[in-house]
Amino acid sequence: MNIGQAAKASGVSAKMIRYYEQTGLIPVADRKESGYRDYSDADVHRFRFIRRARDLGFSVAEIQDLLSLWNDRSRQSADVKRIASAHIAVLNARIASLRQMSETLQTLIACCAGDNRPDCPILMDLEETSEAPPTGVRSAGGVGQLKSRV
Amino acid sequence: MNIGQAAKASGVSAKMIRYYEQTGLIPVADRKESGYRDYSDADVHRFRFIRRARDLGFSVAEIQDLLSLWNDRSRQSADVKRIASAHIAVLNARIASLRQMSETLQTLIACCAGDNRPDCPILMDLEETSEAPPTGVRSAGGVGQLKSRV
DNA sequence: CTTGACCTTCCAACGATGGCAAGGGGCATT
DNA sequence: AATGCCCCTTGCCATCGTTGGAAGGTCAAG
Repeated sequence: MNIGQAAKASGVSAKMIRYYEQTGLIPVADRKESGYRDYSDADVHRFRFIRRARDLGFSVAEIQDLLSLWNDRSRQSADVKRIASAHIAVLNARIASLRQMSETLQTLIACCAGDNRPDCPILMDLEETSEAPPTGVRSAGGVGQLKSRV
Repeated sequence: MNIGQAAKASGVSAKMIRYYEQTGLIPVADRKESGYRDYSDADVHRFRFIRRARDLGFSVAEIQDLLSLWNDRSRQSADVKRIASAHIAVLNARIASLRQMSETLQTLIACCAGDNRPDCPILMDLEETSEAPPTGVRSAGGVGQLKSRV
């Protein structure tokens, strides 16, 4: 099977298949005489696994771990569960952060007349006119310091 | 004011201030004789605006629009509201996508014994063994095709 | 044999940020 | 004045996952 067919069958683009091979996520593919990569159904199976994991938001590094567990017949499901649990914590943190943003913004939007006048509470909030404290924490109600990847 | 002081006062790192200047988000700064960038309180005010907008998840491109509205005394608040509303829609879409992932994963985790045996419903789901239809939509209950940036 | 669809490799870009390195300025203490 | 230290300057690289393009080789059908 050529890479294009494997891509269609798995839902992983040919570009990404090559990339995954290059980065070591998947083993180097066999080649036909022409130099074309040659894939089996088992390979496609693995690509589908990868795609599904990516759909669930796992990073490539996590997928690497999941793949090796998948291939390990003597694995312990606790290991899989641990990875998944760690990941869900990250997901939930992102959700919380986005929700915070969304709610703040929603409040501001609700206060904005949205007409032809220039006065706008959204811009006023962004100004955060509090000339006050360079000292410590920002004025209450703010969205807070978001360091995490969102 | 030097860039470091402006950075501390605004919460935008010196790196990012230079980056914003380079990409045209902010005007090129005046320089002192020494070659150091020189910032005013008004500049810091603008940096704080930018940082606040980023905290709310606005992209740099959106911030560009917001900034020009901010500087436009004849602006219409409807324009601001439109940008904010579009952004909140994106935020909510991301949230929905992440929630979908989180819930799916939560279900799988709940089904996983998490012991020393290899059997694991999480891996089984990732396999998505349905050899069935390359035809059209994937089997029901899946997390669906997530094209959007999450 | 030609054409078009596919494959190959390599290189670059995105967005926002951090890090490192080499060289110069500014200021306070010897 | 000289030393030391911190800050500034520019520039390049890395991240992370993915997509795009260019330049060229292969395959199968017409």
